[in-house]
Amino acid sequence: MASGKQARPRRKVLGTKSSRTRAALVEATGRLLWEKGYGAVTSRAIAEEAGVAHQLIFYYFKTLDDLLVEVFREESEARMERLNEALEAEQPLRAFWDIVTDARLSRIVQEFVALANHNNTVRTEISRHAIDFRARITEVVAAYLEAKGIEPIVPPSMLVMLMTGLGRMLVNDAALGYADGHAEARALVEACLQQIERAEKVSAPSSARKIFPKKRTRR
Amino acid sequence: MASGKQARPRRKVLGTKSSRTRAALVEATGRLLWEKGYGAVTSRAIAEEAGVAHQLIFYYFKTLDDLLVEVFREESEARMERLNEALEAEQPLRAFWDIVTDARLSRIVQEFVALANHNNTVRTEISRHAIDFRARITEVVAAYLEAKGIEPIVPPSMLVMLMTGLGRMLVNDAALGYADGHAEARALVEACLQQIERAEKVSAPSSARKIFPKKRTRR
DNA sequence: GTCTATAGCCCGATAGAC
DNA sequence: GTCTATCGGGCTATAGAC
Repeated sequence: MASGKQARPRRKVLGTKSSRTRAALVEATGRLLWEKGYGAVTSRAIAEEAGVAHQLIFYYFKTLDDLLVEVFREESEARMERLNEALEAEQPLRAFWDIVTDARLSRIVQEFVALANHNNTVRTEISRHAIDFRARITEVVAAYLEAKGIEPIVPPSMLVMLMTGLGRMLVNDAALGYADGHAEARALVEACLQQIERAEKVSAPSSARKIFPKKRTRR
Repeated sequence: MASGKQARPRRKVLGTKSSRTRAALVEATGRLLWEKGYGAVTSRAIAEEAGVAHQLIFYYFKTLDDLLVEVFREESEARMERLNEALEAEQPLRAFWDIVTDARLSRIVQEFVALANHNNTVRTEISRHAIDFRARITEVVAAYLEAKGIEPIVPPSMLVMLMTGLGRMLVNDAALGYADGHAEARALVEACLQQIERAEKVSAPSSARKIFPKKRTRR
């Protein structure tokens, strides 16, 4: 890391987006990031993981940072897709919890956050993703609880924050080989989820039985 | 980063712990870590920050990793000291919240966690600190709430986890320039803290008015 | 599209003069 | 204790052959 000059923009024809080699490079970078941390992500290491000459990276990407950003983009797109599937799932809150405690996803996000500390492009990208993700899940959770007729102790946005913070902590702790109190925490979340899932809409002035209305004004 | 061979142990006389230069190196490393992230922490950068020749680092530390570990040790000791002061403070829960949302401390811890992903010595050190810190604060919070006669909705250990997770998230988000809902989150925590602080011990069979008994069996 | 060769830089760490 | 000189090597990125 941190060696060599930062690339000044230089016009060059890059490889096509549909290339299998390009996809292999992106995939190898993600795996490396997940397994070894961003300090281990170098052009040579990535190429070895993908089974090609390291210089080939610069045929497909202007700079290493561009490759990293591409990896983040694909990861966060997948995360968003998973979240949007949760929208249509019966239990979006549980699906959200699964995403937020997914060790692989969280670890990658964590690596990118660390990377962002000294990489503006990555920071911008992460920031955008974080905003989109939180806004989307908050919207879904609010609608879900409203449809269930549940008035939570804290507003939906806070519920999302608490779950995000707790979930991230569980994953981070686990990565450090530390899991005191984790079983209790997970059990408590599980109990809350079940309680919510069992609930039926009580005050039902609306005629629609659809759980997730297409559009709804925010509270 | 990641360059050169990892140092095989080699007997050498190191500089004294009391040296001002040594302290300056530790301090410069912490500052660099906080300002630029661990990717920017190189022997040459540290030395420049401290105003000495970079080779001097290896007079005081066997390896760069040793210096990093020393920085972490001093930072976490300071954190623990602050926590222990909270034990004697009137409002330990608030003091804990202040520590956990301290941007500088959290950022440094975050950098070290990222570092730990590919550095066993650092991981061990962090893990030990995390365990000590959580155990200590949980003990204090439990005693505090019991002295106040408050039965929280969740057990003290969960309260500590939720606050840690939320606090860390607020700090991380802020580092990304993202603060949606932060004001509400902080206000909610503030309201809870005030409610707890205003409470007086209700069921008081004990004769002692002391808020923090020296020893008490855990619930 | 993929390779080899190479430029040019920064790295951690050691040796040894003062 | 602090410095200069230096080793051996890894890094990003480019050039150009095939």
